[in-house]
Amino acid sequence: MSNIKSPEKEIGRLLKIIQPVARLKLLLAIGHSEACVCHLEARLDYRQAYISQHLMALRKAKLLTTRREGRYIYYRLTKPEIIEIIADIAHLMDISNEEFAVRLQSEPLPQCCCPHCADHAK
Amino acid sequence: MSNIKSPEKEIGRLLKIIQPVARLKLLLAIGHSEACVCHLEARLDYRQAYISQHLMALRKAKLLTTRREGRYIYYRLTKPEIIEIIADIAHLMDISNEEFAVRLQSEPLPQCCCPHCADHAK
DNA sequence: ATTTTATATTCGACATCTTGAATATATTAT
DNA sequence: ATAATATATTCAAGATGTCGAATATAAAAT
Repeated sequence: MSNIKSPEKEIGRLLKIIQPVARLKLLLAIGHSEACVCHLEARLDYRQAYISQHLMALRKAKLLTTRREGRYIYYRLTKPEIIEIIADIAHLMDISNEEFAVRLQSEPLPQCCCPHCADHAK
Repeated sequence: MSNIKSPEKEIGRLLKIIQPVARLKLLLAIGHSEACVCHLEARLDYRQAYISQHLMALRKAKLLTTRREGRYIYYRLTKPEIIEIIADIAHLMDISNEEFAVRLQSEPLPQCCCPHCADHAK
């Protein structure tokens, strides 16, 4: 019943999926590169299970794709344009570009164990 | 406690406010012009009280402003750029420009009683 | 003054979502 | 095989939000 999906319904679905603060942080932290769970853990200071849950929700909504490399699983945005959209919203809310940019930068983290971060550490 | 509002928190707040289908429809139906409740009622086929409720929520979030003219109250977007952002999201979801544009057009409606619509009726 | 028309508000039920806690799976190293 | 590490899943509690029904307010017309 009512499978007629209106544009508004689709848009609403997306907004609902990305709305929780933790998910916005995850999306921005992944940004235009890729990140493993432990990296996001180090970056955002959330518990691992918590991060995984949200990543799963975003993945189910086709917003994220995964790539396994050994025991690490790297997450990447399916549609990186979403970052620009979130940036536009931030702009609409008078959040400065600088303040927003901080959320995006994806430098290697000493606390993170993944090869990506290890490479840069040496 | 925790009044430190992170960008993500602010963005999340906005997304939550506009996410319900009815609110998205209202925002688009108002679009770049202004509209009274009865106009939105005629346009969207929702009950009056239902529309009012959502308009109040959007207004409380400073997304709408009102102007009274006689017994009619006209609603207008505080930040019209929000339409473009919603359009971008629609685009991201592969909703065609045409399909989206339909939601925006604000022609006078015969079922609507307001002066705006009456003017054009003659 | 009373009625009519346009819009707002209150209240509650129901559904849904987020989050925490505990635990499971899967890959690599020993 | 077993241990260790990285990630995923399940379950439930609590919070929150949407929507319907009924009703209230406010301006204009009579």
